[in-house]
Amino acid sequence: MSKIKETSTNFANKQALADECPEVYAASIIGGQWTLVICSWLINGKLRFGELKRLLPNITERMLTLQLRKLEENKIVSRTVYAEVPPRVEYELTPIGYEMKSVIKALEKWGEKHKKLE
Amino acid sequence: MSKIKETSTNFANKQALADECPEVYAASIIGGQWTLVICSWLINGKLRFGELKRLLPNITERMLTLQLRKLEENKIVSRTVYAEVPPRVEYELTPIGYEMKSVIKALEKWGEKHKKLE
DNA sequence: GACATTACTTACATTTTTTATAGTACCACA
DNA sequence: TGTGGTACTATAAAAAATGTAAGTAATGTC
Repeated sequence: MSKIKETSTNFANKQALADECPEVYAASIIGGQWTLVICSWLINGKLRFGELKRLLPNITERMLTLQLRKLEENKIVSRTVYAEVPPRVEYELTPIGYEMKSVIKALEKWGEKHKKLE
Repeated sequence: MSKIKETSTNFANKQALADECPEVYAASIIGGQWTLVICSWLINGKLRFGELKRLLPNITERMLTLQLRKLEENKIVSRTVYAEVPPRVEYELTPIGYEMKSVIKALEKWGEKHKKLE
C-alpha cells in the first residue's frame, strides 16, 4: 500500500467521491484485489493467517498482510494475537464486517447473472 | 486503459479470482474509480457524454471515455450515436446494467452504516 | 547449537490505473 | 475566413497497486 500521496489529484478525487456517494465509499473499502475473497472466507468464521494463505494459494504474504491491515483499519476484521510460540493470530469479521454479507450476496447474484451473458 | 499484460502474475490472479468467485467477478466489472458514480447517474435515465462530464466535474474526458468504453464492452451501457453536427452521443444502461440497482442499493446501505462508525 | 514453525517485515521491481495536456473532425453560422 | 460546440484521440507522465525475494523474532525440540 505504501503511503498515499495526499496532494495528488487522484487522492482528492477519491475523497470527494467517497464523501458524496456512500456506494463509492463502500466500494473503496472493499475494492482491493483480494479484499472480497478474504471477507467471503471470513464470513464462515475466524481464520488464522496461515489458513487464509492456504485458502488463497496465489496471494503473497505481503499482499495478505496489507489487505488484512487495511481491513483492520477499516474495522472490518479484528485481529487477535495469542502470545505463543510459534505465534498464532486469528482474524475475524467485526459486526459491521458480517453485515457485508448482504453486499456480497448482491454482488454474487448480479455477477452470476452477468456471466451468463457472455 | 492501455493494454493489460496478459503474462503478468497480476493478470493471472485477477482472472483466477474472477473465474471462481462471482462476487469478485462483479467487483472487477464495476470497480473502476468512476464506474459506480457513472452507473448511479445513468440509473435515472440516459445521458449524453457532455452531461456526464458536467455531473462529474473532476473527471477528465479521457477517463470518462475509458470508463464508458469499458462499461460498453461489458454490456452495461449502450451507446447511441446520432449523425448530427455537432455530434450527439447518448449512453444508457442495458437491462443487466439496470439490474445493478440492487448492488448499488446494498453498497449504499452498508456504506452509510459503516460511515457512522468513524 | 542447528532447525523448524508461524506471522510477519523490508527493500525493491513491475504492472496497472489515473491524470495532464494538447490535439482532431465535423459543419453550421457569422 | 473564422469561431463555436461536441465527443472524442494521442502521448506522456505521475501515482497507486501488486509482486518478488529475502530476512526477522521467538522458542521448543532434536
